[in-house]
Amino acid sequence: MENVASHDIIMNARYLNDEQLIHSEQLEVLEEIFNANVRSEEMTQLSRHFAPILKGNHPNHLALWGKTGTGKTLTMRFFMGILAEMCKKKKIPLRIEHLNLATARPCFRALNDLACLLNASKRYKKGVSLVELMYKIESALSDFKGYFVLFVDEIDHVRTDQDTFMSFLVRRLPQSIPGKLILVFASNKLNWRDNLDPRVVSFLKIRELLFDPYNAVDLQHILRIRVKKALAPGAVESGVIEKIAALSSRDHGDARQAVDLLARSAELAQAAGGNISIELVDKAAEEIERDKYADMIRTAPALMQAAMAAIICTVRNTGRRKSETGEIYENYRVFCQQAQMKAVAIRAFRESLNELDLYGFVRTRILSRGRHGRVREVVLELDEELISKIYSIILFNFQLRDKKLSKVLVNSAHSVN
DNA sequence: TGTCCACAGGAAATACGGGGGT
DNA sequence: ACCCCCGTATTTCCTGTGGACA
Repeated sequence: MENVASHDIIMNARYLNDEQLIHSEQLEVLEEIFNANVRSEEMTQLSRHFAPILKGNHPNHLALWGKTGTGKTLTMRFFMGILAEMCKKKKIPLRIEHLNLATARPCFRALNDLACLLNASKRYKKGVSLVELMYKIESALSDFKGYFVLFVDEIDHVRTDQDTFMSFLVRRLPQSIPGKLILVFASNKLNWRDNLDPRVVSFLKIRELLFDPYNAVDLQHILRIRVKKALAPGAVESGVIEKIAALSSRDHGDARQAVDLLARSAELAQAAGGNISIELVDKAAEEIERDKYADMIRTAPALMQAAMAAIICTVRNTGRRKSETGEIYENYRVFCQQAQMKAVAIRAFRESLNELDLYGFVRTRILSRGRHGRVREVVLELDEELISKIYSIILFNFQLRDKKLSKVLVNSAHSVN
């Protein structure tokens, strides 16, 4: 395999990160993807579904199912672009909005987001009633009489009182605006409809479209396009694309994560001054995994960080990977004292340990020791390097000096014994 | 066989913090 | 400045429990 000059591997880094692409470039990539017959079946279904618009009829609502990164959003956006074009030619009034509920939020936030999207309201944190937001949304749409396609992305992220939100969209909104509303929901939970108010479901005439995770072949298409656009010719050793596609399709079938892996591998290759090899892909996959944990802890609530720090201290003090709620809580109290923050009660602390379990930082299980009571065992299984990294992130967030704190913690551990 | 440990985890009450209206 | 609202975090109070041990 011939080496290219090291600084030449990444020619156009923007094509390795969708967020950096400007709209026209995004479309360009999308077009190539769709030309490669990836998701063409779904595109056909979409155009069939929306065809009635061109004849002046009113299509049903639509639901797109599929895991994250299966292209629900991209396909829909790409299609909406085409649809907008066609309607423009035929002079059919059409308005399209994309409401992306990327992070979990209560009904209130969701409505607020929608209102903001329609320029009907400013962003509130709290304090304004739901009814008021609904009214603002309706009045923003009160003079539009054409087709209104509202693409609600990640609908299952609406948490508290999803029924209120849904019932507003499905039952109230179509009645209260003059335009013809077509709702498009996207969700990555297949059972999303099951825990919905039956009254809403019965009201909801909906057609469903399922997006399967990308298979390895699709991913290879997607990756090749990126490689061609972003990297120097010959920079990718044979088998690398297949490897990335295989890893990704096995783990998640998520195109974005696959491209991320390609990008990370390319960066490693660039730094090492060589080509992208299969070994580098493995290394990159590992790094991505690590960064995921590091980012999660960095942005986690203070309580969770403190709990994580307490677990790490406990493990270090005892030299065992396993520990129990009680001793961790003791260390947590010390940590709080050192960080000059108020410690929460043990009930809340347990809850945050559960959360750490949920996010995969630790594994916990309940252990019965008969007469010696029941305890929740907490096992820390991350590798040493990652633990250190997490620990220093937490200390940094709390503005603590490593030495000072661990000294205090070690002393306290001695005095407890 | 029953006791009883040392917690788990549910439910309800309360505190908190940001924001609007007046 | 004051009061009220709302969603969320935490506290308080509580009942439940697997199995070693007497």
